[in-house]
Amino acid sequence: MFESLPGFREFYPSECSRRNHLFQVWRRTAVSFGFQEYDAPLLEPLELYVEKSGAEIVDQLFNFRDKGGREVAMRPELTPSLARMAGARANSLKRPVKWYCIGENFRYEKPQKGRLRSHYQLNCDILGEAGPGADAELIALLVAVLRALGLGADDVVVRLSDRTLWMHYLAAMGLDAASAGGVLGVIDKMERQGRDETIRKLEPWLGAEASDFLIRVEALARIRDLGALRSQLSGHGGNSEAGVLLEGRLAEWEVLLASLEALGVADMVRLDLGVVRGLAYYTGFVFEVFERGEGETRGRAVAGGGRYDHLVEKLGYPALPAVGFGLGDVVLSDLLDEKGLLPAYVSMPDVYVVAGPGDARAAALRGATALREAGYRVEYALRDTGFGRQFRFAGGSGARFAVIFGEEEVRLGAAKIRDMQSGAEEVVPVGRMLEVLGERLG
RNA sequence: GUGGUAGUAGCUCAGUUGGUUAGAGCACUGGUUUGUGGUACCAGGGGUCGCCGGUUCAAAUCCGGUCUACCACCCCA
Repeated sequence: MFESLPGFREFYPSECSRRNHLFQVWRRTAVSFGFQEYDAPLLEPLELYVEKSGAEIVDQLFNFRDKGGREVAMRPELTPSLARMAGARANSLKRPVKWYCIGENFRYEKPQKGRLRSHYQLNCDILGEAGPGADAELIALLVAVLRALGLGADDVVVRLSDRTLWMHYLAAMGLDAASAGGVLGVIDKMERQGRDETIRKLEPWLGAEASDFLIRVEALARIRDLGALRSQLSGHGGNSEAGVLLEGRLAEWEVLLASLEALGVADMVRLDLGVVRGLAYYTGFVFEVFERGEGETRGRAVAGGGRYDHLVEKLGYPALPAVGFGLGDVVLSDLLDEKGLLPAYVSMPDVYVVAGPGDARAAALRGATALREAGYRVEYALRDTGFGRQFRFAGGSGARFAVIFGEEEVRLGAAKIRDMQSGAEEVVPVGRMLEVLGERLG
């Protein structure tokens, strides 16, 4: 006996149909925003991830050495591949580049709820536009996807933060860029660990001021509107360079929030500087989608994304500003399932063909073929068997109509169409079969 | 990676203080006179009781290990 590998899923038809439901909604929504589909390799050089994605991800790579001695990794995320692809043609792509991909990603970590070794992600990215209009468009798309799946403002929230603002703020407090990066890493984990622990981790950069600093950070993380943020920050920096930068950044926020409002997604988005995101390549606005529970967020992030304006350049290509998000199927499916939003799709035929014996069966198969060529989903019993049985199959198949080619009908050059719901039957010449079915189904 | 709980048919589970060929419901297959289904009735297939080892005359049952799943940490999209 064999089992599938830990953390890898098998998709029987019922699960596959649920997965495809997600994919269909993802694809349809992305296309409605004018995004174009692309795809990238599942296996990449290990190098692509080692230095570019941040050390965090590397420990959990599904990697090995191939037969040619190359160090390779199953892709843990799509962004580095995308950055390479877009970078390679950076000078010839019409901007903005709006691309999406639905693909499988892998990580080697202990499987648990919401976190498997293989999962599917919708990745959407806008490249070549540095202004907040791109961020707004991308967040609007993310919200549209969530809404299309039935999730509303009561169910989930997009927590919107800003690494640039944080960096300016930390600079205004006198931290250099390297220290600020380290401090951001601590802030990112602030929610998931105790205050004492957080203070201890801040001490290497802030020493005795760590505790006071944390109080200020916590105050910032609680802010939910731009006005409050502005007044909170106004005391910092003054006319210093950092203060001016902070002011400029707040202007960007104004544009972004106004755009989100006009795009009709503001009710799903909230300002929340408690989000920082772990990956090292993020630069500006960042966001994560969380399930809403009793006023607060809970569980694992459903989706996340943000700006990565320097990644393409770091990979050795022309500079190309970019913003993107990833939405995984595992946490999302769990959430939809909990809320009863996963339709139990079962693929049903439109027509079940019932065949009489002998010549009638041949006529029935010809009929089935004609129906299929007309675009109907058609099934019939694969072996010659009694009518009672065939009707049982027809009923079990969920078909809307049975089309009967019995000896009597075939002798008349006809077929009998039975509405499986009402039981109404009608004998029609074979030549009119498609026409009549079209009327009944239309 | 660390700890806790669990593992009997495709699914949900029974299985008496260890005692013959391990059960039920659902699902599946076939049938209830070969021209009418979704209900009903009858029958059937399917399990080396997660795996390996130990204790015992005897293990689904007790013990150890291992694998897997779930939960909590660690870590993190």
